[in-house]
Amino acid sequence: MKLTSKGRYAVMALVDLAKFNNINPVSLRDISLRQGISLDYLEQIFSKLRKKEIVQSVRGTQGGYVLNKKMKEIKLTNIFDAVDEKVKTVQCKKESKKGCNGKLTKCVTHNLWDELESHINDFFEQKTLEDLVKENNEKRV
Amino acid sequence: MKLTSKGRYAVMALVDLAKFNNINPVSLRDISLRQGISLDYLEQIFSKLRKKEIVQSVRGTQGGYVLNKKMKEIKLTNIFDAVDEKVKTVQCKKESKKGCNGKLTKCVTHNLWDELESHINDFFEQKTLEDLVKENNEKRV
DNA sequence: TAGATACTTGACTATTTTGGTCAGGTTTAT
DNA sequence: ATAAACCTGACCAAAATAGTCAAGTATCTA
Repeated sequence: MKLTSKGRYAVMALVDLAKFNNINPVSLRDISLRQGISLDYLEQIFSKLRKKEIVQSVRGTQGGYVLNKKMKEIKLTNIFDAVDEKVKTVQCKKESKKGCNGKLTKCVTHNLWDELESHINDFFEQKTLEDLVKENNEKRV
Repeated sequence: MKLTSKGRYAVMALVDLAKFNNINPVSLRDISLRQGISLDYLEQIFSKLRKKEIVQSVRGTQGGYVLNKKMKEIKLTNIFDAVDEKVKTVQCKKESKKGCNGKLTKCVTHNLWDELESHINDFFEQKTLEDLVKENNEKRV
């Protein structure tokens, strides 16, 4: 099981955006420089975040991105969901021929993964962008 | 983030083994047939389980594998650990040049992944093979 | 209105991981 | 002896990941 860096980048970028989200939109270029994430990759990520209405784009000079919701309302669930960072538990569907449709140990693991998935999702559901920004500020002050 | 099927296979195989672990060792061939997992792959998995002393092997005709501990003492943590199913949170070490060693948003995500990791590990730490076998029996009776 | 800035989109690709297979052993009960 | 079963390591195809590259479009400012 692993967490991909796309999810991490999305979180990093949004925390960065949240911190500089005062008056002007924040350009991806700035985020790219501050966070050391390639501009092209950021564009991909923000395109997805925009589609899920987590951020809003402002075009033109002095343009950039703005948060589209209150920090408190942006859950990690939303972020990960937006960038396709899913909690994929391996399913047994494909191999329905064997091992998982009536044999002795049918679906031993189904319950298990389901439980785990809820467990993880609970965590993501409870953390918001605000929490992260706060934690980050505390660390710095 | 995803859970690989190697971990799932390991769990399936061990539950199977636990259920048939009465008098004789259980051969991988039987497990393979019952669970629909390739014999070759099972051998790889059991080799690892043996190294971590979760199972014991019995060579020769009528040989096979036996649990090396009580079901109650085999935690999911142990199983996943044995087959290299790790909770890998993406680290920032490689890119220490940028984004993660003194800049403004340094390590925003470190705490986050650490927390998540503990959260998941708690879950794995609490589930034992006994729990799974019980659940499985209840379902069947 | 020119031109720079910054968003937008989609195709492409190298690397790594996964989920195995294959071949050739060694050990031991019968 | 011989067959069952463990044991080991090399190998490989497909998928996912982590990006890059190229060619736009929109809009602000001078």
